[in-house]
Amino acid sequence: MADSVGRTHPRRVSRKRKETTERILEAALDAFSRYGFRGATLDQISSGSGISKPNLLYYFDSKEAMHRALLTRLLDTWLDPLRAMNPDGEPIEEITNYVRLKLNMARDYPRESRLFANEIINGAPVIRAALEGELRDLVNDKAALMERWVAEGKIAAVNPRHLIFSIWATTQHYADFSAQIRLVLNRSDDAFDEAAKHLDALFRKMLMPNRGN
Amino acid sequence: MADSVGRTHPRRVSRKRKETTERILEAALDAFSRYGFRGATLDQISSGSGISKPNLLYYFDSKEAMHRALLTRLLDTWLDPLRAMNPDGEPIEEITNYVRLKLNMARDYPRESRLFANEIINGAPVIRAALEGELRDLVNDKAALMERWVAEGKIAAVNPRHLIFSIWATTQHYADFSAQIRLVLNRSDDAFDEAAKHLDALFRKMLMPNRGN
DNA sequence: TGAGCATTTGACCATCAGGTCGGGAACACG
DNA sequence: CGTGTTCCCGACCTGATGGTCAAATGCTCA
Repeated sequence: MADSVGRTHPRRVSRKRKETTERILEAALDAFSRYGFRGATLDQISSGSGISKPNLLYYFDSKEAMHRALLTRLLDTWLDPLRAMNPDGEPIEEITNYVRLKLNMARDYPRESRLFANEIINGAPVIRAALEGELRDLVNDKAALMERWVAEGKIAAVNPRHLIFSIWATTQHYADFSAQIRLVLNRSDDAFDEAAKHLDALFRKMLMPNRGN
Repeated sequence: MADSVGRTHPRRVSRKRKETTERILEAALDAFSRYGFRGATLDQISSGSGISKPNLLYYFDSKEAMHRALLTRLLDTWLDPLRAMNPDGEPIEEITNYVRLKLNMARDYPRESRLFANEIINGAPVIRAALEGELRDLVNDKAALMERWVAEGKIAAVNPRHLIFSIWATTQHYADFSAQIRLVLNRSDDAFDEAAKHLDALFRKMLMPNRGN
């Protein structure tokens, strides 16, 4: 608001401040994704980041503020792969490519995935508005695109929204339910490679226009 | 342990005791599935069940004991649909039928689904042993069955374990992420009907043996 | 250098929440 | 009835936890 006088310092947020903020969010992500919002404690975040508890509250107004910061920042990058679906690309490749990107995110950012899952399971109290706005608009947009592809006979008749749900579900499952997957497979190594092959086949078959007729 | 003297009362667990226990577990399920283990409080469960807090602890040794009771009881019914997959049935129908049953469970028992999801996301601290035992055995059994079906040319070549993961993921998604789904679809009504159609097609196509060649 | 702002923390505080206690009501059963 | 057992609860205890505060320690820049 009143950063009108901005002479030398409000310009840049002092590299140090930024670094400390990141350190805090990193530890907070660790805690929240492991134990949920309520289960995580400031003490965990404090010792996880090496920053004293009062100092945590110097950078963020409250535990909730940290949580909110993480979630709002996350949603954006979370939707990037879907945004990247290209209307002018080859339909089946665009969609299976999206599956691959989402699976990679589950592999590379499991904590983020779990943070998100926790939020949704609990009814999305924090990011509800963003879901109703950004997310819905994006999904509507891509659903319309897929409907066009269906009409043009480029892909088989599918319900685009439920197809998107299925893609979210199957890919995020490998992050959110990794504990179960590890226990069932009795190893953690090549699960993602196998998953990639499996999911590619699953959605490719779904989309293949039925030649005969 | 020392119920050796069992003359008249330890025989049956006094209907009333059973009823009260159920009332408690019902309220506990509500609380745990909504807020997670840590997020739920005994006071919530108390007011939700109309049973005073000390009385709760008369029936269960601790909050954790309630949670454990819910989860262990749940796992069993949770696996029933998979157990019901019939080795002598028509393969594709058996599998798509399993999908349908799982989706129905997500629709009819969303709280249970979320309770389970919470447990797994948090690393399955309570039911880890059961997952390594019962669950793994059952999955191995059904995976072997599907491999047979593949070898016999009854279904297309699939990775059975990942197929099962996909079925779990897609069906439970409708319970665990219902908040998101409602927000995206902007209605809650016929989501399950559409989902049923969509998932039936998805897995049916995946399983259809490729005729040509 | 030193005035003034940013950063950091030890010591506290208040509330929440799981769990205990001791006694009383309800009920079985002779 | 009377007595023992089961059931129920108000009051209380205690540790955990989110958050405050005042005072110290840097840092920047004229």
